[in-house]
Amino acid sequence: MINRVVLIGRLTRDVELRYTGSGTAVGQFTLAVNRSFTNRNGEREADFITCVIWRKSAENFANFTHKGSLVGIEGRIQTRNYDNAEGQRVYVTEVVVDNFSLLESRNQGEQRANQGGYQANNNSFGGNNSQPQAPTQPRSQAPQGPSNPAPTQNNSQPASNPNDPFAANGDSIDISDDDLPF
Amino acid sequence: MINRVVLIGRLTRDVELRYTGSGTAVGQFTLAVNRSFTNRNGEREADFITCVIWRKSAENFANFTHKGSLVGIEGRIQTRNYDNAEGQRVYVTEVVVDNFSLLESRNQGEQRANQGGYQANNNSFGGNNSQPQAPTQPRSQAPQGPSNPAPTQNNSQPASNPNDPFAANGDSIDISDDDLPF
Amino acid sequence: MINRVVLIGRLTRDVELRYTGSGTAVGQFTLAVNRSFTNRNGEREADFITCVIWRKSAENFANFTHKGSLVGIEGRIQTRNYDNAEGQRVYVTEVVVDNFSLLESRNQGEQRANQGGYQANNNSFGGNNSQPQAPTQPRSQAPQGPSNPAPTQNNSQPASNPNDPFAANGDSIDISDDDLPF
Amino acid sequence: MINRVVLIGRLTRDVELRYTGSGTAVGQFTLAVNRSFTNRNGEREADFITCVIWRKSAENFANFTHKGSLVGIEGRIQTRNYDNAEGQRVYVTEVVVDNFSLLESRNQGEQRANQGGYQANNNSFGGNNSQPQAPTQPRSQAPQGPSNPAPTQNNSQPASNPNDPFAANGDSIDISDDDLPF
DNA sequence: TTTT
DNA sequence: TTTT
Repeated sequence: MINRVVLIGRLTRDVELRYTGSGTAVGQFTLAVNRSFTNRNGEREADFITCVIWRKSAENFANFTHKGSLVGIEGRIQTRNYDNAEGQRVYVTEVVVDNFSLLESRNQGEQRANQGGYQANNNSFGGNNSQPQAPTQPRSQAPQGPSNPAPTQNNSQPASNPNDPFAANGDSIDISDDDLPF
Repeated sequence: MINRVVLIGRLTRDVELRYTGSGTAVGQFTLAVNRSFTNRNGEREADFITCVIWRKSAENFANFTHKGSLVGIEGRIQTRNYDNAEGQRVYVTEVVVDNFSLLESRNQGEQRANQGGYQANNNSFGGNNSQPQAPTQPRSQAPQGPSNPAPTQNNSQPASNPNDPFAANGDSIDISDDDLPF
Repeated sequence: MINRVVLIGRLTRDVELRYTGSGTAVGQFTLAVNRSFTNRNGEREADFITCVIWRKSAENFANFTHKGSLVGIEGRIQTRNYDNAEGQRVYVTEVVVDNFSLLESRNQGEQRANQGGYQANNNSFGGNNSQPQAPTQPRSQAPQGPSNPAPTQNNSQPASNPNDPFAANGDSIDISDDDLPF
Repeated sequence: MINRVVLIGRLTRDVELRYTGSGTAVGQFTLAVNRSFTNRNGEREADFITCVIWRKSAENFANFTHKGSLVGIEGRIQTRNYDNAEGQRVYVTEVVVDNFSLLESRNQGEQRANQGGYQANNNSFGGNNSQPQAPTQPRSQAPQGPSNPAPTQNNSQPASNPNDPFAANGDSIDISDDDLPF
């Protein structure tokens, strides 16, 4: 059966990159996708779409994007659920990314940063799961391969849920391999 | 910005068709989309994707599908939120459908029903927002136009949420026109 | 960069399955995709879209479809060109398929055949490049693996072009590996 | 039936904007879409995909893009044919665009022009058939409405075909309304 | 040079 | 709980 999504949008934050217990990289981010129409007040709203990306792709994507980056992504819609700490079932709908395209050159990102904003450090390349083009100066150095599952510490999220692989607790990380896309 | 989804799957139930206060038809349904791969136990899982369809399209879609119907749909991912009765913010991710294609002929649906199943009464046509092909014998007669906003009663859902336009309460209906796709 | 196509349509003929010099399977077929609108004469026209599929996927697809089969496919648009026998450059636009979904069960295909038609022998399964579901009774037995590159003879096409990998000449087959999708 | 295409790429030339006999605007352009993989020589190739856009969208798109512009488009694959001057049937496969998104701000386009290249004058907005955002300074002034069907003269193409609506002959224009998307 |  |  067919399940295909294509989005163009901007990252609402830097990618959150983590590692499963067995060392598989997994990135999580939200894409703000502006609607092509305005509401009754003449405002252009956006959809905020949660995305997940796995393995080498996750590391590439995290290294060459940051908050505000304009990207194109391809993937599939995934639904899953888990029981939270209060014993309630939580339903999640997200996009599992299997191809992406960075739509701003390094220069453009930096220029935006200088004009407006925040620190920019991206690079323009079309990437997919296996063959990114030669990047220059990644944002941060990720662990080399799955053999060194050093979880990214992330304390910027408020509370945390030990059952949600993406509820950052800034503590021990526990992403089950059951969440792997295959 | 681009936001495009294409799905092929089966309805988990009959479409829930309602009307906004101003008489606009709105249908809600869940599509079960089988994954193209199996999990570590060799089982083929499915994603259960909530979809929304509006206006004449909603009525056409509701009239010519039923639980189990195989359909192709096109749309966009929408995110929205509302505060529930307990004062908690609830986040919703769903697909707003703007084109669909019925993938089973009437005969096939009936045949499935006779062999297995449930009452079948669909028809094969490719539809989109404006030009369905001549159907024969709709499943039920929808109100003619937006002038008669008779809500479909539906008590089959467990609890209900007065603030979620799609939390069926089988009582008074209150879908705001703010949920209209434009 | 993003290049994504999703189609639902019917095969205008059986898949033409061949093998490159190095034994890679390649299938070619045309999908008739009915438009969702009618022309000024009230007729529903179709687009006839040339598709290519490679390797094990090609063999699976060929074995479980036939003329008239309803399928969903995913892929990318590819353009290429070659010089024909008359020394003219020929431009080709086609869809390279990387995932497909069969939308008719075996029963349905046979039923169509009995009612109308032609010999039916398909099977319902969702397939993609690597993991087709257990099929029953393929249409024909393909060579086992790339080690035995027995080309499918096909004399049903009129003329032939030694430079077009898909201009069937019913003679020696000469598909260059340059046409491989990677 | 479903027929959906999403592309991100760059215009190989400025859009060719013309008008049918009845004054409907129609734009034609080719999108260069880089592949996400390299060939056996390590080179990244591109697909060159012919696109068509109609009506107000065509005028908006033509006014705010130019050779080299990075754009995202959505549409459907269309096939058609015509008989050329030599009496041969010519088959055309192209994408009919129904939504687009400009992926470079005006600044970026101008910066590219200053650094490398060509005159830049675009603007960043997401457009679709009906609601472009306020643009500033279009590239050229298109005729106001369908009442003044002044064809764009374009002699940059080599030969020409009086039967192909898109074979620019720089002479009299003759695009049939039969080519309208509905 | 086409499918249902 | 958000991007430009």
